[in-house]
Amino acid sequence: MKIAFDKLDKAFENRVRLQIMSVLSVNSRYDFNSLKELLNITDGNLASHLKGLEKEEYIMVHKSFLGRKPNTNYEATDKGKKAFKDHLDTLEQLIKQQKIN
Amino acid sequence: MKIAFDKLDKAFENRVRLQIMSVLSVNSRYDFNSLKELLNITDGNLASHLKGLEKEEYIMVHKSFLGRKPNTNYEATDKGKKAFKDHLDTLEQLIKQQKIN
DNA sequence: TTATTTACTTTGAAAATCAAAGTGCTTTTA
DNA sequence: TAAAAGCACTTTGATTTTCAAAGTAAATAA
Repeated sequence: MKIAFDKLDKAFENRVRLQIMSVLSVNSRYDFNSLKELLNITDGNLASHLKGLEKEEYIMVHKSFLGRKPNTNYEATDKGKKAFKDHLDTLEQLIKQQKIN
Repeated sequence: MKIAFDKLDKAFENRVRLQIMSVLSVNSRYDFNSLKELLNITDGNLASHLKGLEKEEYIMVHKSFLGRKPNTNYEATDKGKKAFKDHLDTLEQLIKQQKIN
């Protein structure tokens, strides 16, 4: 059996983006600062990875106020959830294949 | 439950190196040209990824002759097999975690 | 009014990735 | 026997990716 490596999504190759998608598929929403603390990266770096996922339409942004403070939340889109699932399914096949041998 | 993303091995982040390790954990040995055809990449590109894995001591090289032609074979080391397994185990945990939610 | 917070954008450097060309050696073909 | 081709690279250089740091704007808190 051959594994379709070409089904692996380049957008999820990077560790940070993999983490973001994991968080956003377990939590329906997650805000910028919590994400930044969780991943322990600079805000600029986080912002650019978020932007990358947004460009692919894998996540979307919700801007609101918590009391008087601005609060930006991120949410995985259906497209993003599907793409992430497909990616993990491919990885799962790969893992299974390895276990047989 | 928290997933240890930091256990993901950077050496296996790249698609080509992931494929190489997959092939070398199913096949005890695989030669340069077959690998090149399988992955459908240029020889220079393959060589540099192989070198990267060799530098980590994840694979080793066997040079021999098939008849009169030189033939270079690659084999995963124990260290490489372990590292690859650990990497896949971490990915598996991530996948499981996603399925619960 | 000065400092701080939030959520960025911009900049630039470093690292990663890749194709293409070059290399040295051998073997096959004309 | 000269030329072409195969093998397994190395080198080069361009492009892309990744990241930290600095800059920004708008608002709030001290």
